[in-house]
Amino acid sequence: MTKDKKNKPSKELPLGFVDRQEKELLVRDFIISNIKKVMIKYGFQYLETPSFEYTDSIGKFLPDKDRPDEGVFSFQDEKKWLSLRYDLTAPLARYVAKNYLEIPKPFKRYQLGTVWRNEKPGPGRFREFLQFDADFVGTKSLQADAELCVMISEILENCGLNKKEYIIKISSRKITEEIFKKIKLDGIEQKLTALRALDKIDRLGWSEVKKLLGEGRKDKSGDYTKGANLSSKNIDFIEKELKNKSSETEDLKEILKIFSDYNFNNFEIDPSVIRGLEYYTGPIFEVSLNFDVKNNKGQVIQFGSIGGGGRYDNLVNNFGNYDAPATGISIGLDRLVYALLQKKEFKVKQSKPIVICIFDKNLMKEYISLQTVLRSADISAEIYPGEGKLKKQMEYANKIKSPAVILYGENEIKTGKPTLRNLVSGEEKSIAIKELANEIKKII
RNA sequence: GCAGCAGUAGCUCAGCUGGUUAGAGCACUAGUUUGUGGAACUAGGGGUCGGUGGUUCGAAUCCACCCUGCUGUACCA
Repeated sequence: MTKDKKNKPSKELPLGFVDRQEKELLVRDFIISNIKKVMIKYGFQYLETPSFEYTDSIGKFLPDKDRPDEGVFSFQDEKKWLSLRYDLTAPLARYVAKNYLEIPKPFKRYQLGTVWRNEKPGPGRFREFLQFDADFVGTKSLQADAELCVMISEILENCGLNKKEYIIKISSRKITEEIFKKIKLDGIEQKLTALRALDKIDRLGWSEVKKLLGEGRKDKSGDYTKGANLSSKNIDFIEKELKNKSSETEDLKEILKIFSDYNFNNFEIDPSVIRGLEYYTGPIFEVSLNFDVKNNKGQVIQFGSIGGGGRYDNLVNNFGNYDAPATGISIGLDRLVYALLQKKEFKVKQSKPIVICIFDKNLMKEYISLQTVLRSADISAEIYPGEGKLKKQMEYANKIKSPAVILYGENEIKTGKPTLRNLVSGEEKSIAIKELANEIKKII
């Protein structure tokens, strides 16, 4: 060991990247298995696209800088820029444009994949995370939009959430468009600022949002955000419109009708749902949780939504001549995992190995045969994978939360019956080898 | 990016009106028990007190800058 710390590699991780441990991975696997079941039931195709895409495929809008690093991780390869994908929707649009003639129309596909964002991380929010995405491409039918909401709801309930713990919020871009038209708001920058402000109603409340629609707002830390500079008359008008006439647009009316045909009611119309700014063209939805989420210091934090989506009728068209209206939804799996782990009653069963202790290396053949007996019976089992005294072996078994150890030493050899020690109760039993598997199944 | 707060052992933190070899609990290692874990006791390892520079006879402690983290905010195509 060298004492020179300065010349050692760093054991720290890059900002926003994390090691994920078994506890959360098991929850994630559980969610994924539910997703797959539901996707098959709903008739979606499974697709995988690569992590990297050409930068111009994933963003038509990258600022023309030397290096396209606004929000994405990129590098230059033989003069072409490559980027790690930041979502699964843009790659889908690219895939559809590339394979348009072969795929069924409409095309229903789902995808699970890691995405990367070069943004500020937060609790349950990383720069590398797993996303689930399901889309209908090539249909204008709002049946598709409605079914996505029903489907997400089924997935969440299979994951153990009840109707009070989550809600699908829906809205339509058309609501705000109509309002803006009425107050003759047409400056693009001003529109965007106003949309961003409205997006924050559920978090900040109307009084703060009105400041953002007007001159600006100072937040808790004393930081100041410039507003959209609308007149107070227009601000009041927007508030009135959004509060009263929220479900007036035709597309939302139709979706509501379909929801009722499905007997689906765990949704609410919420015009403050804005979601991103560029490509959505119609109905938009957001999945939000109704219980408090805390950070590791126990403070309740602004968790935000765990996913959402909407209709984007022009995205595929960006790649060429094919016109493929589409709608889709995605879920941030790691955020869902983070939230589910906070529910006390939530537990995923995991089986830890029975540890076969080593008394004498010359008996290894016996230990291997015991191990084979258990493994053949589909019981997780291992011979203690190290060296050392029995005490050390017991400590190991305890540490990995093994349900039991098997002791097979001098005393047991004489009778041919191993001792099974239950590590939860501390109870020990002498058991014939052919009974061992059955006996263990009783305690795991 | 902007703002506020914070960085002392693997973890949680004490020490901070500047002053001998920097502490505690938990964790870790070894032993009390060379065939028995989760309890107890004993002993031990582990820190250039986030970094760099400054003030001073003397800095974990005071000052400046930088880095990192947390929270809020912005952005999230």
